[in-house]
Amino acid sequence: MRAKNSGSKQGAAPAADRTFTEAARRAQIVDAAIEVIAEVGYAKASFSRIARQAGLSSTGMISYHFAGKDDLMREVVAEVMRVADAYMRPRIEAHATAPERLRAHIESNLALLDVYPKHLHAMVEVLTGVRGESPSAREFTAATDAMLDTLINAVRTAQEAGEFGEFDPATMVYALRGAIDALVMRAAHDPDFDAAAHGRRLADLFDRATRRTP
Amino acid sequence: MRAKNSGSKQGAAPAADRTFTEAARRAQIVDAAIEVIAEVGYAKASFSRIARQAGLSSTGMISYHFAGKDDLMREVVAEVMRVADAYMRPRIEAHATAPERLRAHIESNLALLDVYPKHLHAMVEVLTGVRGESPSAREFTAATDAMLDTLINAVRTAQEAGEFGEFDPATMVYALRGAIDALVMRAAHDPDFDAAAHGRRLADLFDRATRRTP
Amino acid sequence: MRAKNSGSKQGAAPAADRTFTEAARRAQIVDAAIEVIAEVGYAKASFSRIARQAGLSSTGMISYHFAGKDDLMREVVAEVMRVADAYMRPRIEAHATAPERLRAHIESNLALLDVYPKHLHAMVEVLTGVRGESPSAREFTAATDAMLDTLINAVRTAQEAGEFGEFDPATMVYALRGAIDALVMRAAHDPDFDAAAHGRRLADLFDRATRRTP
Amino acid sequence: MRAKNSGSKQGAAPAADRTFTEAARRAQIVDAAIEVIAEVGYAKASFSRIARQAGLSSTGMISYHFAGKDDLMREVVAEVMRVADAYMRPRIEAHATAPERLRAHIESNLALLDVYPKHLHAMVEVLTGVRGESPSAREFTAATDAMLDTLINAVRTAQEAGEFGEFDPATMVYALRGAIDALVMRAAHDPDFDAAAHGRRLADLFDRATRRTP
DNA sequence: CATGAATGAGTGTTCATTCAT
DNA sequence: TATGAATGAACACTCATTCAT
Repeated sequence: MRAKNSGSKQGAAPAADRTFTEAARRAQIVDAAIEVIAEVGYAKASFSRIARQAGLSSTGMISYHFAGKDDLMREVVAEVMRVADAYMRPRIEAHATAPERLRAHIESNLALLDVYPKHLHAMVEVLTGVRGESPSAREFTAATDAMLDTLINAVRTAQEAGEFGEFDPATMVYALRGAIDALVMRAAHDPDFDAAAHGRRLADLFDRATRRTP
Repeated sequence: MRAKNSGSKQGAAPAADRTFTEAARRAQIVDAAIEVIAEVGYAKASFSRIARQAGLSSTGMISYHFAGKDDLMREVVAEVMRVADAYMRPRIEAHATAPERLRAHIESNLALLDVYPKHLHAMVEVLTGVRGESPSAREFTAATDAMLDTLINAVRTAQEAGEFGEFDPATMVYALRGAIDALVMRAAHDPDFDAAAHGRRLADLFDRATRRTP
Repeated sequence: MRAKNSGSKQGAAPAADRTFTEAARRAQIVDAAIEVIAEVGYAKASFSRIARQAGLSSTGMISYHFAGKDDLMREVVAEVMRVADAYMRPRIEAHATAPERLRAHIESNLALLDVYPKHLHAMVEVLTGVRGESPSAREFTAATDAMLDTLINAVRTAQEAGEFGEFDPATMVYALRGAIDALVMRAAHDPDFDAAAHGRRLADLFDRATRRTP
Repeated sequence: MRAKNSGSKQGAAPAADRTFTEAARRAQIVDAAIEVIAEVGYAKASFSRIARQAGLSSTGMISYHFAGKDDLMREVVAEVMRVADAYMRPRIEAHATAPERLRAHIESNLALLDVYPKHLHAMVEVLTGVRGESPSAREFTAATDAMLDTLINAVRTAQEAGEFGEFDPATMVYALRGAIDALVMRAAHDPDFDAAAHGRRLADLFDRATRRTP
């Protein structure tokens, strides 16, 4: 076993336990992976293609820096989540009421498609492509579920505070997640896709669905 | 337990027997493919695994009955669509008003998860897994888009007739599709998933989102 | 990772060593391919057999160094042509008159059978075995035709200069090529084949056929 | 062992030992094989393709009528040789002197390309494609060698009778065979190939090569 | 006689991963 | 720390042949 552990990247000492060049190489490979996955899909995103995209001469380089394909994919998802969080969180927290925050969540999520056109697509590809008994598969679903649960709880709290109407928070959050992912995939294939417009309309839709009835 | 052959049961002629045997084998393989895809995902659903599941001794048998992997996947999708249509259509057409039909669409779609627990899952796997330049890839997206367009037009017509409130039909249909697919995938991994309940709640959600405002 | 380019053997730089190793493997595989093709024919010269002959543990190794079977066959033909050219050209150019050069061409070509007993055989096998729509098929016929055209033109020029008698240069060159190839195949199966003698006699034959009539 | 023996076709009772329908089926399959081999080459002439060409629904039919691929190929070569003999023999025997007969041999052989455009091509394909330890391989070379030996002896006899000049009969016959085969292959790929003209010119060439010197 | 379904070895090729240097 | 050569399993697919009916 040669490659370093991978999970311990965020936290208090991000660069302490690996050198600068190592981190740079990893970032370079992750970026290349995102590019390739968005372009050809998870299934065809082989180490060869990623290495070529990254300007590396051999796939050994990737295996050297990542414990395996799973590990690289974990990093890809983590990177996209980091980017998405950095973009969406301030835009959401800029609002005070729950309906406004919900709208900000939806619209900023779709706005990401214009800022990083490949990131969301790559992540959806990975999340739907990684399957089965692999360690990262379980990890992915666990992480996703955790995120969704957080969202569900926030919605439920707002609902109990009278900010939303009557609906099942879990169903609503699952539906929202699915709706956004579907639009992400649609954007990937449709060059005329208007992300901002779809964001607005999707927000309208969920606003109507969750609004308090007078 | 499902019917092997797919219609076309003409008289007792000797030639019908040959066709029947062939159709039975194909159906058997398609069933095995659905099983395997639902279990391990599209990417890992190799001919070997499908052959083993079908009780065949070699992968050559599958190549013998299907022109290629694409052809088999086409058949898988076609079979699921056939089953889904047979189940959903009468349940939808039993209702007269657009909102009722929308609810019937959503609830019968999720009810399918109880009747054929693997079918929808397999189809979603195939549709998201088949990618790129392959002939079936273009065919799948074309077919899916056509189906969605039909739905969009039906919604728009109903909307113009005053049966729905104000919203963008395309966005709504894309969202609905994504929401259902997300629940399908969720059902696949969560043994406690209550399909009927989620169907009801999702229908509630979209009912609120599309209802005429008084 | 695809196969590297093949011709570039630059100076003594450290990078030359890597290239050298790669080139050595490629040459080893090409040699093994020539051996196998000469032994069992083009049709049965599978990667398995070539790998075994080359002492490699897997066919993947060949795919690693060559872009595909076509690429390997291209290299086999190129190698034989390189060897043949190196051997024949000086022997042909040592003579001044066209009849002498024709004789030198024929005799040196057959003499090659003693120097490299398998090379010509392998090349003829490949050139007759590669067929149809493959890229190398077209390339081979194009290259062969170009070579023959060059020869035809040289013969025609000499003929117009009065060095040969009256005959159709194209027919003569095609006949010569076919005759030599037939002897190559004959040599492959007949252990008593006397290449030098046949070379002399074939040269005699074509000398009589092309000689100026007094 | 189910298929009938195949060698015993010519002779006194050609249809005695197999029924009419059986013979018709065999002829039909041989014709289809010639067609396919000429079209796609020996290597790609699979039983599937031949069955399809023959209008048969399964390859089992071919295996039923022929002991194996070798057997079918033997029959293909035999059929072409039968046709070639029927066409060439009278045209050769119409002449009295050896040089005239040689010319008739060459010209009628190339004329066959116009009468049966696929037959010679198919035969050359089979003779160059069948290789190695197979029973038919040895049989083919034996048959070919016998034919060539007959020709060589005829030439030698004529030569000793003073009808030809000085040259090695074996070399000349091998060269002639190779030259004709090369033109056959050339005709197969060049739609503008003028068989009669090439026949005349090749006859001219060998006439000059074998003529008595005054 | 004839068939079509089945077989199983074999094809070239791709892949993530390993390891000596 | 980095590399590129090597590995071996897996992939979809084709083939000639067999055999119960």
